[in-house]
Amino acid sequence: MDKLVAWAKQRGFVYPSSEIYGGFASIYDYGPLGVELISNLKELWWKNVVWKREDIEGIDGQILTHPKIWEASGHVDSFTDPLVDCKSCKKRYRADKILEEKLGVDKVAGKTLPELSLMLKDEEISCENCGAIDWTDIRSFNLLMECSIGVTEGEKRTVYLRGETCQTIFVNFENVLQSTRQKLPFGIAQIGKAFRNEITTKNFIYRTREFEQMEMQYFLHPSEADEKYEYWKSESMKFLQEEIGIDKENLRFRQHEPEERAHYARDAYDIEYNSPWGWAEFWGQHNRGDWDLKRHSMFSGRDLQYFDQERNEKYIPCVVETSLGVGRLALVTMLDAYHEEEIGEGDKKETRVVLKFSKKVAPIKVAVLPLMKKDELVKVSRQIFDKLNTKYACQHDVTQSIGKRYRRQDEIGTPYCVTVDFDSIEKDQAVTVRDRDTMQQERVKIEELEKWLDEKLLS
RNA sequence: GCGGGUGUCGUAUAAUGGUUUAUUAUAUCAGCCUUCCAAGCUGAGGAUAAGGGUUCGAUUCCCUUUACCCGCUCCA
Repeated sequence: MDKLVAWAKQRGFVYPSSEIYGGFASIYDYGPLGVELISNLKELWWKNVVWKREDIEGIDGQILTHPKIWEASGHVDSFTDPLVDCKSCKKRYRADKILEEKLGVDKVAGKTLPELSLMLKDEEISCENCGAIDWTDIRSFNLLMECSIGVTEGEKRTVYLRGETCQTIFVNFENVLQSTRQKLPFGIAQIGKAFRNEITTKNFIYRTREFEQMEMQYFLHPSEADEKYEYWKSESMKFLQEEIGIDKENLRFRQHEPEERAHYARDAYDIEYNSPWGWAEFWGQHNRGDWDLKRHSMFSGRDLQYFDQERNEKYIPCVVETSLGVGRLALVTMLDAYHEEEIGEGDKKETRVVLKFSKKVAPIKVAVLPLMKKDELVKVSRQIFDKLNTKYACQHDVTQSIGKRYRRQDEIGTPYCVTVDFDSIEKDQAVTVRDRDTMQQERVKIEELEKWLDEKLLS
């Protein structure tokens, strides 16, 4: 993992944010290659989900959102954890959880923080770690990030940066339904940023306070929910293996236990990745039932029922959600692609760092290299570069030995290196194309190069 | 937020309460050389996380802040 962090910074994938001011906790910026990687991942997902299907529409909801949305969604309540510490052994607990264990859910629900504090004392709840009854006051951590809108004091009001993207889908459910002539079942997809005041952040870009989600909410009749839920589960796994190229062995499903499900979920699965710090979830599938639209109906006073012509039935649609973090997908993609290989023999033995990104994911597709820094070679290589870079992200590198430049490209996962040598201009009008994984070379006519690359890269 | 650990060029590192320019490797840049897998030579730029204190003198000792890592907790 440390190797990956160092590599990511050195090669321009991920930088710690605001580094010159001493850094900014758990915020990271994407560098020149990181932004290419991210945009490839997003494009692949979008095409796979929105373009390929008639029954999915895209939207782009905004980050600044009406505070009511978060009351309806349950986040203002359930994203506020009442935390309490044992003064004696310093262990931290969720106050509501330990009270629920003793007293049952009913007695705890709806209580204020001071009431919970009193209950801890009155019921003589002891710390299960050290047995002491010596609690700090209960403090609440609202995970929603606040900001304020308005210039003058009188105008100012608090709004929330959205804590998840899906709520902007739910509040646009009616709009999309009306402007697209979709009928149930159908889905709405979105890629966008969300924000949470996480208590702690962790593992490089794995958990950050600002993060981007790609997700799709599928609206349907309650009777169809289970089937679609299974369908999207298998579609996601297929996407990861076939489009992104993640090793099957490093992926698994894990079903949530009932008690760990979010407040809206009827059933939940995660896709987890076999990371250096253990299995890590990065893609959630939730069967949300009709919770969301029901709540927004309730809080907005708007009737969000759907009239189903075929069934001749009016109902609140159920929602099947598939949702993944862009940063987490990028991290998983980088972890899975990172390889160190021993090459050469005897004294010449050395380690090659190579990122085995799938061709669709690789930030740079082609590197064009003159064999040496000679004007006549550079002239031709630049012509080739100028032609290819209108279609593919390319690099042109003339410095130092050819072997070194191959290694540089290996380290950023470029699938193909095109080398212009003296034969190219004197004899055969052809170039060598070197494959990243096999390091094998193939001679290709310059005029056929683009077609050759198209076949390899677009298939 | 709590507890524990860490912080020296981009990366990996050496050293020291005081001696001129803070070591070395690698990477980067410039030049020379070089006809396909990190070759060589010459040169250049680049660091004691930030602030304060003790001291004649602090990268070194102390304090505060900050960032990262490990746990608690939480999620995509």
